[in-house]
Amino acid sequence: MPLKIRKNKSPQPPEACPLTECMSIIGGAWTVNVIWSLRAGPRRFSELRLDIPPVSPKVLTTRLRELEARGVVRRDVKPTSPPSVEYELTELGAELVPAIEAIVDVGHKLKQQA
Amino acid sequence: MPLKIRKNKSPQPPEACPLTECMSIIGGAWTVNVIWSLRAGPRRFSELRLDIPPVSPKVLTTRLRELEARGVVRRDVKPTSPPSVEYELTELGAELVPAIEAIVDVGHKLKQQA
DNA sequence: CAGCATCCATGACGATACTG
DNA sequence: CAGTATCGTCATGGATGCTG
Repeated sequence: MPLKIRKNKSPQPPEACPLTECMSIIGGAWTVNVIWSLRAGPRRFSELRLDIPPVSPKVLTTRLRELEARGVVRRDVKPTSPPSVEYELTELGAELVPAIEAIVDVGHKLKQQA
Repeated sequence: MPLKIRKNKSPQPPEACPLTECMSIIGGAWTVNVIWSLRAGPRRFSELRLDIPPVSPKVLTTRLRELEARGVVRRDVKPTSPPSVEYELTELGAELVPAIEAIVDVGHKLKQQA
């Protein structure tokens, strides 16, 4: 099951809510899974698919494009045949990893005491 | 505009994906905004509505109930008239704040260099 | 004040098939 | 291999109105 942060469609302009806007970085389905898979180093498109079996190529592409546009991941096309594309976290993207880890950590604690 | 982490509706059982499951703590629309509003101390239902104008009472209730069930927030009913209910972060819930801050921080940096 | 009950609309996601 | 193209669906949230 994917995990996505849905954007609030309030009548107010989005700029009015920097918190929401920043959090939307990780808001797409499978986004955190992608970041998670990339935390140990570069991965290719098909490797990511293996890491996250339920994600469809369409959605994976969408997420990768978003993250690339945001500056979270870097896309590296090797001009080989067959084509090969590597994705890796940027420096800033890597900073998201500990934050996600922290949330997951709290999640585990919550489960244990629940 | 709300911000929600959408659950992956994969065919696999959710337990198969602890990452996704943990992240879903902050997955509801306006969830992070609620945690954010509570970070400085207890707030009442109507105060939260003022902090997050676009949220409807229905959704706010839903989020608070979820967070309460998860152990992230504590609900405190004062037996007064008119009724008054305070919400506050639990100790574990408070641990989410720095993690969210970290993500927001990265978000800002990404915007600046973009 | 602090909710709950309804109804409805939206759009993100899932599945499938095809291509340079 | 690494995507793109289509299409359908359903979960999730918005709006409104009512109540203890």
